[in-house]
Amino acid sequence: MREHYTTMLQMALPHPRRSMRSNVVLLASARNALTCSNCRLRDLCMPTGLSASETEALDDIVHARKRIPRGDALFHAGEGATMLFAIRTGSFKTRITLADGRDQVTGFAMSGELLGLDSMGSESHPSDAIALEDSDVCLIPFSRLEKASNEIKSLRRHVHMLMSREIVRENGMMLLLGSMRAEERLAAFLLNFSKRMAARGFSALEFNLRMTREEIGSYLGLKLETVSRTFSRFHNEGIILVSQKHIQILDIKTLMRMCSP
Amino acid sequence: MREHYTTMLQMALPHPRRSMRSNVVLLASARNALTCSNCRLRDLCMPTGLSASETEALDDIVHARKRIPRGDALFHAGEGATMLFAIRTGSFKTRITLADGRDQVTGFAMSGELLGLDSMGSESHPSDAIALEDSDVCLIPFSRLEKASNEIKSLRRHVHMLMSREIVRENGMMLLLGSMRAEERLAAFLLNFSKRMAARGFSALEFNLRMTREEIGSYLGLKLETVSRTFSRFHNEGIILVSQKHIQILDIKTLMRMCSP
DNA sequence: TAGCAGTTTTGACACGGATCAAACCAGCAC
DNA sequence: GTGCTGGTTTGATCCGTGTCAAAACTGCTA
Repeated sequence: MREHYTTMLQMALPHPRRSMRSNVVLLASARNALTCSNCRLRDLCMPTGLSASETEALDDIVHARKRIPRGDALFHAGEGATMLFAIRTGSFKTRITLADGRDQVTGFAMSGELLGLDSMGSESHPSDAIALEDSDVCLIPFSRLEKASNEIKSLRRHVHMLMSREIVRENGMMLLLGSMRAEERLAAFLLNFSKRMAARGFSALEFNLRMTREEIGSYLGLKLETVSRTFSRFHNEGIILVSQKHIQILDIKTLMRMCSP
Repeated sequence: MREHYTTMLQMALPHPRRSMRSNVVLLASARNALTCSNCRLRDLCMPTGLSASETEALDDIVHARKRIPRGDALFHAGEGATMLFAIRTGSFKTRITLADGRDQVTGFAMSGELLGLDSMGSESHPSDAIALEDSDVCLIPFSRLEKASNEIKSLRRHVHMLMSREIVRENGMMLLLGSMRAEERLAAFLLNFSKRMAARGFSALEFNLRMTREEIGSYLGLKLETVSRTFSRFHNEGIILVSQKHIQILDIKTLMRMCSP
């Protein structure tokens, strides 16, 4: 499945010149080397319905592309924040850490989604972003974004929309963490994942999780044993098929009933 | 305490003409009737260090003022979103509701803070905002904010900063809800409240809570009985004095130790 | 092929907070 | 004053999830 996806993306990305040492691909001078206008994921992270001249202006906001190997950080908490990141392939977890070492996964981001919204307007990143698999990201410096916003009216609104959506998403997580039981949390998690896979053209009912039980647990405010146990129960009740990281949803109706009984 | 505060604000607000029916005070034509430049709370919600001309431009963003009686909604979830709200006096809770009726308090906002950031760029409000006491708010239409942003570069950045701060705040709440025990949650809540009171010139160690035990519990993912019991334990241990809604912090060190042990 | 590390599953038990219930208290209308 | 209402406190008990422990599985490396 992942192979297919990678291939699909590379069709839209005809091998720009790459610097091996830094893993950063600078913008080739050719117009179509690395631009938003020929990106298949554009509708996920950028505004739709732009005019021709606006689309052209949009093409300047991506400064470079960068490959992040699995397990590496895209950015660390405390580092200076100077840009947004759009995920082209792969996926990330974001994580915050308390002074005493306790940490929590605050989100999982997949292709077409932006990272770094929480650092806009502040000096440094409040969170880490760690690649869950080998991933490619587009680098969007704040300076370029700001410049493009002057020319593309809808871009500024789009950034506002993305930020407010993130606030709304976290509101939903607060509700989940504050008032749902383990079973409901896992059901909500699976449905959310399913929906996002579907939005990317993958099967909504069969997929591979990229994160560990512990990461899922941290995200949902549960211990890894509880995540495992609950998956097993779903499995035994015929709601899903679980085999390690491979998930198949058999009875999505029941999952939906669990979230809003 | 509150009386003093109200008086202080009215000094800066010399009775503009008011429409009794709608509770909305339209901007008087006099330059100093209702502007940001003569507002004592400006540093809390608007950018600092503006030039004279920028300050002048800022004065146009507030369209009107509105009084919300205790218990009334400033806005409801689902209503069209056309503006931000800056709290001049009073305080609010924000709340989201699930399809099945379960709801959760997502935040408490006090004077100088903005409401409606989660609706920017979307069609409608995702949450309700309910006044915890009789409150006054400034209405800031998105259209005016956008116009002013064109003239005041730092205003745009400021809005970004406020939104990203809100994301960071909610990240912190996720951590609290996901990995803190009841005692730690209450300690964090009291310290946060204390800090915000101090930022407004009030005592950091003695204040009145405006919300009920149930609302605190909803916010912190606890039942009201647990909130009450934990307050009582703090009281018996000499950490705070509690009498209904009146709180006095006796041992702030211990509270701080509880949050990051 | 064996061995190792990281991850997942499963079991037994403990404990924190939820639930249910009742008493108490403050504010308000009458 | 009395009674009512919404909010708070406190007690007894129960349940869900955490904790501790061990075994099983997967992929990687020697």
